[in-house]
Amino acid sequence: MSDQSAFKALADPTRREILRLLSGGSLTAGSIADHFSISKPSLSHHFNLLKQADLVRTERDGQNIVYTLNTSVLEDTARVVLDLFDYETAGKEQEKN
Amino acid sequence: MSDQSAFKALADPTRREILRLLSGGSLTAGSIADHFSISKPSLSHHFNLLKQADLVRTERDGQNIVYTLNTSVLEDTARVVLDLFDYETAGKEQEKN
DNA sequence: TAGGTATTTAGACAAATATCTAATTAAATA
DNA sequence: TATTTAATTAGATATTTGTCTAAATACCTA
Repeated sequence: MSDQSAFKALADPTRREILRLLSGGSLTAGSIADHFSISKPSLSHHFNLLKQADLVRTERDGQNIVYTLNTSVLEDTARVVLDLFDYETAGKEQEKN
Repeated sequence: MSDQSAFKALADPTRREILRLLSGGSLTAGSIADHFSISKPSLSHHFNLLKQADLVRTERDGQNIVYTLNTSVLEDTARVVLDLFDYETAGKEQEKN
């Protein structure tokens, strides 16, 4: 899994906001960009880090690139945090997977 | 709460390992340092970031400084990640708190 | 195929970060 | 009180990171 890239990705507020936007459903790069005041290349850089962490997946739709949240990696990441204090959840019986 | 400092703190593998060590119980700065090959001042820097994020609390015991995990902030942080995909857990009824 | 729109890549740069050694502070003890 | 031990602070430095503008790529449409 290599948590490292996911934690790095989550450490930036812009990237967390991108993920939050995507939690409402898939979006194109352009429509995500509309929510921010930074340049598109800067956003693209953030997209790259999110992809690298496998927190998002992409597919092309004509001229657009559609970004989709990869919830399983988010779940794994939350699990790592929860495990730091032995939190009980539904996924517990997996034992360390 | 300001999640930012907690996410930043969690983004570093050394700091996550410190937290993992503390999840087994409180430890002195020195005994934590024994688990790492980096210098004590470097560790102290990491301790500072963890304290800033309120992920750990400290108290002096003679010559030693004892570090203790603050699980409530870890819980809050995990919650932020879980909320990115509307995960259902026991704490759910709090609704956005 | 020419022109326009969407997005990424390249390259530069300032700010933030992790590390180190040296020095300092605080407490215990001979 | 002088010394030792535990830990932090100060200051320097190399690396990483987030941002920008300019250029390139990919696709669509007249």
